[in-house]
Amino acid sequence: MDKHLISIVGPTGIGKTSLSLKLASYFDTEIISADSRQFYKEIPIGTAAPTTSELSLVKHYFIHHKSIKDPYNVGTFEKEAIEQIRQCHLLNPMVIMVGGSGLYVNAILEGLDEFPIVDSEIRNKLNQELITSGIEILQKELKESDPISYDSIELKNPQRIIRALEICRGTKQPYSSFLKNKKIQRGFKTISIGLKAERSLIYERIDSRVDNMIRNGLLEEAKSVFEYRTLNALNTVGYKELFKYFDGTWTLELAISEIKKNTRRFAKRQLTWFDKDEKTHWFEYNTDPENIVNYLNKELKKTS
RNA sequence: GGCGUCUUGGCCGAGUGGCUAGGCAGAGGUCUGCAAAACCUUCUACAGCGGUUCGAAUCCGCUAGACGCCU
Repeated sequence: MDKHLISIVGPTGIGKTSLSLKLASYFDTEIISADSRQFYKEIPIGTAAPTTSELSLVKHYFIHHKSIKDPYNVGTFEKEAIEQIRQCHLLNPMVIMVGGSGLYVNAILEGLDEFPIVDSEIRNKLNQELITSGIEILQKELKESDPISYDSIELKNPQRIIRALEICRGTKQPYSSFLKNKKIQRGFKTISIGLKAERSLIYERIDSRVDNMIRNGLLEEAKSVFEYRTLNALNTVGYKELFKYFDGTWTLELAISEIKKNTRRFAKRQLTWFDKDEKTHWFEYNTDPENIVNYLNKELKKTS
């Protein structure tokens, strides 16, 4: 049997975790997580990571394997996850990936081009320059050092410009010269399934899940990492809002309603990402897992 | 009952005769190492009716509603 990766996507709160556990147990396999916030062990509640008991049912990778203090990014994730999938495939022809982060899922399914690692000081310096000199200076530099990127990148988006420039400065070559746009070959086939629901229902589920998080100790969790609030890993829905409550700028009530709002917006952004992939087969969120298993078995036969 | 003030898009809010304020919310979207991030696009409203004027959210009148004061 060929090696397969089953990718499960869908907006936050729709039930990806629960489905993945059922599928993993049915196929007697393991789960690769592609969620850019569930990596961090200090913040399990606000990121809706699988619970301890869920984690004990099925072996998970890339859940709580990092500290918020560790620098981490898609590039490293791609390498580690591909290697992990390879390892898992030695034991089982089928592996499950659950992903909430479009870029991270994409990195596994489509692959990223190879970029040299550049000194992180370059980015620090660029961020500093953004503050002191303004984005126009950076745009101008990009126009000179990489006209191709200048034409394709969103010029008002500082993160994009800075990423391109850090490569330009660090390698003395244009960022765009590293983009091969070649479809990469993985050693496995992918079957993508998505969970969907009506928007109003997704929003309802988000609201009640946030209330549950608060009940389950999100405040304490956020308080415990408050001192690290400037870390990128904590630029995260559920934490950044509570930090504003802790430092007195917001009431708790406002912070909670902002968490709900930002989670809804996050879910929307997930949808625009996942909707793009026309290979994804969509199921209603409450579909009987048995139907999904049937679908998968049928697809497996087709592709084997 | 009398007098006065007010009435701008889902919300806040500027605008006193001609030039689509703006913000928030909502909606849509982008995405190759910060991605639960960052960024982009989008909603043309002036309480109603009538009048003045080449032209009214803006001036005048009436009507309705809100608030305040007086009897």
